[in-house]
Amino acid sequence: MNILDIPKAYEPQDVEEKWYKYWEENNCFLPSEWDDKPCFSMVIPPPNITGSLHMGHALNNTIQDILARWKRMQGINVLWVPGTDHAGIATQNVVERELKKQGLTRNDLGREEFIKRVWEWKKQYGDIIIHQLKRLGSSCDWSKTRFTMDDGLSRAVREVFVRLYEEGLIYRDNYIVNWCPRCHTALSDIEAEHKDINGHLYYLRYPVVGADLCVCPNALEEQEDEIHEQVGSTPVTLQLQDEENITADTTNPKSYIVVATTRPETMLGDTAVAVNPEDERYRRLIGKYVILPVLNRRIPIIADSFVEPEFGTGAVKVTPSHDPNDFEIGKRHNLPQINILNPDATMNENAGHYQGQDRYECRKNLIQDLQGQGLVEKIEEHALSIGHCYRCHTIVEPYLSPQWFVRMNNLAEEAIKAVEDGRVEFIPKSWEKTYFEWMRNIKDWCISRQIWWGHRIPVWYCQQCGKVLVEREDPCACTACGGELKQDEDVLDTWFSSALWPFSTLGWPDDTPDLKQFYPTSVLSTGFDIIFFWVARMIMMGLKFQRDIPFHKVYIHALIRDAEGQKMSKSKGNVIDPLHVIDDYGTDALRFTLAIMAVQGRDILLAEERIEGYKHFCNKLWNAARFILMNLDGDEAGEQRIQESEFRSQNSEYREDRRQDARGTVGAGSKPALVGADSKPAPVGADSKPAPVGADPCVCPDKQEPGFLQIHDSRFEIPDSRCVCPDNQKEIADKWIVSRLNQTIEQVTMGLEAFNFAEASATIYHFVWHEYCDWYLELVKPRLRQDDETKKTVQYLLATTFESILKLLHPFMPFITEELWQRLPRLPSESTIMLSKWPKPGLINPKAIEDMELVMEIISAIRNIRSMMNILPKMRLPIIMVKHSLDETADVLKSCIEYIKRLGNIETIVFDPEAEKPHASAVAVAKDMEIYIPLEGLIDLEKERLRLKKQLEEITQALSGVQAKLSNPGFVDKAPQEVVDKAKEQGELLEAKRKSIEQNLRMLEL
RNA sequence: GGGCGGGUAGCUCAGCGGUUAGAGCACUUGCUUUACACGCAAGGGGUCACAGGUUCAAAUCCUGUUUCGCCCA
Repeated sequence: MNILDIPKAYEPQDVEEKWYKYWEENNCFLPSEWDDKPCFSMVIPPPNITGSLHMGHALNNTIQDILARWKRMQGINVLWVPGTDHAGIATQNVVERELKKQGLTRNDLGREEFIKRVWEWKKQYGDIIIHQLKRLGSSCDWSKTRFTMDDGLSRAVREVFVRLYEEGLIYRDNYIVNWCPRCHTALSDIEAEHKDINGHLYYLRYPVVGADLCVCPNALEEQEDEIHEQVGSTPVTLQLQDEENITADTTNPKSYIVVATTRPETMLGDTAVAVNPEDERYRRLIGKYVILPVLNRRIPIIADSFVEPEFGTGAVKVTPSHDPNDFEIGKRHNLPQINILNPDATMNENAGHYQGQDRYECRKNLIQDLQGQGLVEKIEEHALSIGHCYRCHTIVEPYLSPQWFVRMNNLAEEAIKAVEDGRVEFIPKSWEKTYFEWMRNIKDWCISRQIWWGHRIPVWYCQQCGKVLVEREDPCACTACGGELKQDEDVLDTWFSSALWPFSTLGWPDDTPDLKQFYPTSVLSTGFDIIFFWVARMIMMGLKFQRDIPFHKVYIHALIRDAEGQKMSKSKGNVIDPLHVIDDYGTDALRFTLAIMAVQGRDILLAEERIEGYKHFCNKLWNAARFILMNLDGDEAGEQRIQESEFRSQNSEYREDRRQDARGTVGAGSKPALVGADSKPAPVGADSKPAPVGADPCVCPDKQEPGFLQIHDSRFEIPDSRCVCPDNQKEIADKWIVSRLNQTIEQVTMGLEAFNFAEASATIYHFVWHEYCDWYLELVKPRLRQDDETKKTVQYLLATTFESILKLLHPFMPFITEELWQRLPRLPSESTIMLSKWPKPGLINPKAIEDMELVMEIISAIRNIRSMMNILPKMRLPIIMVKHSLDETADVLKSCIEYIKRLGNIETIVFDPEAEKPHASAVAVAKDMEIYIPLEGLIDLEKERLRLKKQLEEITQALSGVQAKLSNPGFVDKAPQEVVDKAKEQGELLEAKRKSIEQNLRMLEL
């Protein structure tokens, strides 16, 4: 392929599809079958089959893919298991909605037919999100894709249920649960999201039987006054209507007791009124009765220390069937439980003449009726927090019903220990607090759901003898009497199966090789919002059934919000669709944006401009590659730097073998191909002609030879492998860029190890753009037009350094890096960058870095002067003069004279320790040097004066800071020696600079 | 009510004891420089929320205030 065919700008579309297909077809995502290799495994947080890819998925899967690709390149055996979650309530809702369009309900179809329809829906739409993950570049082992309702996982669920039941950890009980009247099912405590709403506090009067016994002490009256005062001028006290139906003597406060409630309609289910036993105001009423208005039921006044005397009136109505606290009080006092609601939250037959009314309609009517009877003392505005269904946002109703529960105490205890002793580590660590907080206050987990889509509870009831069977295999008849069986109608909470995900996906309950090799998994990456729902439960279940933690590390990623900090939601219309972003900017730009913004413990505010910015970065990289390829003279450079027979590192052997594992095709002794500068996918490990040998510009005869390898990149460490450039062929810029590359390799690797994706990506970004492109590529240009030897050294350095850059970027930007890497001349034993070797940092030459920094400082200073004096870039300055006091620094400059000439656009540079500043010249000061730039006819003296003044100001300010430090005896005595030395050195440097600028400034003012 | 996290450039964020506090975007000026205008060069812009304290040294640690957000009750 001709280099000139490379488009001028990066066009992601074709590239992405091509390489993803290539990776998949060549089984690059599969782990090796070996079990003695170090392993790295992850299970994907299974997305809902109802969902489509949103930014949260994009972030989380980018993070996981970065880890997977990086580890794979380190030669580690990586397994990333994908899959989906059946999402019981959500999926059932979706299918029911579909049915509704046809005028049908699930009851019209019947359970069996309805489930069939859900499976059909799943077949059609359930894998959409999986395909979307592929566009993101996710390198999951798709051959292991699982679904929480597939046979294997269903078997795991059944096994777990039966075992827990047999151990007495699962039980069935009548209990107050959060009931969603729209989804018609119970929800666990955490599925009820509490939201603040503005409600009312209703003060109701319950007439006391035998009013003469009623005492309403002053304390209560005083408190009432307080309430009125607090409410101020806006008490919402409704007017009494007619007084005909009043059954209590409203003129006599002693004839009734006032209870406060936020849900007045529940009074229809009241079976007591409770007061605190210590409450003097009510002490004499305990044991008496009140008449429940409307229903005229006689109910007792009881004492229970749960009642807070300070809340409301200090007397509360007790509705054991419709409030969790009242339920407990009811149990303590043996109160009857009266259910007043139907499952759809309409009033049932126990609600008297309100039967059939919706709960809120009933509330309205009831209050009106009570007001009619003078039984409403007052109504206050009251902010309260109410549970809403996390799926449909309907207000949930506490509802008494028979449900299945998992006993949590012991399971939680073990799971707490696992985090306490560090077997499971949260990153960032602060989330462990959240985890502990919940786990230490955990309540039993309600696992039954009154829906049809899900794992049906494996419990059968004998219709004849009433025996309860809990079975792994569906039974046909009662084991005791042979009677007919009926299976429990309920299904399990979806999270019940998700809790088993890390081991059920690996084949549990069978003892599979996968389980042996990959459990516990290495990392779980997820959002903080499901620490309770999922993470905690996985830890409990893993410890219980695998007797080991499910993962070593939990990486909690940030939540993505829009640029204004709002949570993205369809209803707000502020959603940024990752697929649109991919269409507009490319996958790599999106991934890089997410990675660089993925700072720990912070929300990510995503604005589209950011993504655009990183698309520009892709383009920068693309053009750097174009430049390099244009200057490599086609295939030649690649061929010359590769000697196939010598390049068989351990790593590449491993690659060979893993491919054989995966496909069993590559024959022993087949020679890997040398692939030239063409980006057409070649089959992995395919045969082709061996690489030509020789024509190496810098063949290393003996890697031990002194003078070699003083600076080198990671590739040269591979035994017997590489040609290297002898140091005498390298310039300072070469040594500098290789050193900086090595530092970058180190930092990126360390960043990834610490899950610091932002730092890792920012480091490589800065290196590529602002060092490699801005400086190195510019500095190298003249040498590419010189003699063959020089040119080949540069070509070699360009090719090797750029390859390392591509590798460092690959986990973040898989597509563009593969495309460019394939175009570069490369190692024949590596046929995809995905499976190439992650760079290792080589030696770093601090002197080269220091020298280059001085050179860059001087070039910048010259450019600054040029710019200030409005000297056009294309205008070449005839001469500059360098006055120096140290030979050392002058030597550095002399060796870099071409750099300064080129990037400063200067004809001649003269070194002279005795130089005198020419008339009408500008000056730059660096280290011990003054650099004079004669600008006869060009200089604006006023501008030069201002320029120097500003510099002087900056330096003086810095200097005074340093001097203050040094003149502080405390600092000199107590600070570490190196800090003091550094300050001294800096002080001297600044002082010299100040003097020299001052002097030049004086000359200008003369 | 309890807990957690945040307030650093116009915006979004790094930095979390030791150079003159950084980046991206935005802004200003100049530039068709044979990789790139999705670019190059130069530049402007900050009492690091506030008040105390610890320290030789605080954006960074501690205390308090204020303010924003989240979680739990």
